[in-house]
Amino acid sequence: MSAISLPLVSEVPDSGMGIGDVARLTGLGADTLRYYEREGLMLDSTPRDGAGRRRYSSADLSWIGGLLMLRDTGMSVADMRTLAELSRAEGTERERLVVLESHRQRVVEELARTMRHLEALDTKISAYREAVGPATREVDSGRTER
Amino acid sequence: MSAISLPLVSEVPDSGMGIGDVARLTGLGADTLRYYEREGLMLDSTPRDGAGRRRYSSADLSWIGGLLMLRDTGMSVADMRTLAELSRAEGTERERLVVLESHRQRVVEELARTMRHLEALDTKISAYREAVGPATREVDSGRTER
DNA sequence: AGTTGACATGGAGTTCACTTCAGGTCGCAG
DNA sequence: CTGCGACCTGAAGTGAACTCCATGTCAACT
Repeated sequence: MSAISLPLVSEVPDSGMGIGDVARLTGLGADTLRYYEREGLMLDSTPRDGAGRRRYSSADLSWIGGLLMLRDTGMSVADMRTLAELSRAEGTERERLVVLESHRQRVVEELARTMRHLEALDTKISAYREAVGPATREVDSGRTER
Repeated sequence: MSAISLPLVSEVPDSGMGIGDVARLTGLGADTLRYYEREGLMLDSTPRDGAGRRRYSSADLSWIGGLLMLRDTGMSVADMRTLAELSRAEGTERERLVVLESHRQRVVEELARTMRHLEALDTKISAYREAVGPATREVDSGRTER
């Protein structure tokens, strides 16, 4: 649900943006953003303004974009934390690469499996169409939207 | 994890098979099978032998195969229950078809989204390979501290 | 000055899909 | 007959990832 292409961090003011704006932009919910920070998923504790409120920079935004990409490909919070920890330490590029590559491997496998299952699903659907279709000869655009 | 092609229900004896065997065959765990039954995911309460133990028929096996296909494409237990309920009632073929088709729709979208994210992941990996690769010419034996 | 709305914190609560547990029943090998 | 292992039930527990709540602080309007 929710396509997260992160509209290219359109102009984050130098003062940064508030958590509400980031929530709206990422679709993440302010609670979730705070939760992610608590869980050590951010590169560093988000800087605060005078009143103690978080101010996200465009760098934060693109990091979050990366998190979303990882999450939506099924990476666990624990693994994202690992990656964040590595990214906080210098000279860990190789390790990060290992994490990303093994994640990629899992994603590809998952993708393949889902596609196989989709075929099975299609077969089942065809069977139903066969059984029911004779009267259903109208719907077929692939859009079962309302 | 776990490819579930259900080795074509190879010869289920007329007496049916025990829950342990089904577990081994489906990779599902006896507890999960009982849980699914409790949740109303089976077509009917699995018949029991004299001692009250479940005996799965080959029909049960293939139904379970269907459940696995649905589950692995991300269908919730609640939706699988809905489908089971419909399948228990006669003349609901059209409704079942609707459920399956809208599920298919979601699967296809999810698939597309994951593929987009995979590309982003690949881009990120390439960047890391670029940054790290030049030195990656040999197997990194020791720990790269600092 | 007062009200409003966004944001803060620590902690509790929720949802989902299982998984484990405690205690009991059978069928069969020895 | 005695174990042993497989199975049974109802209920409680688990882990992941949020999500909500009570209470409190500020900044900015009107």
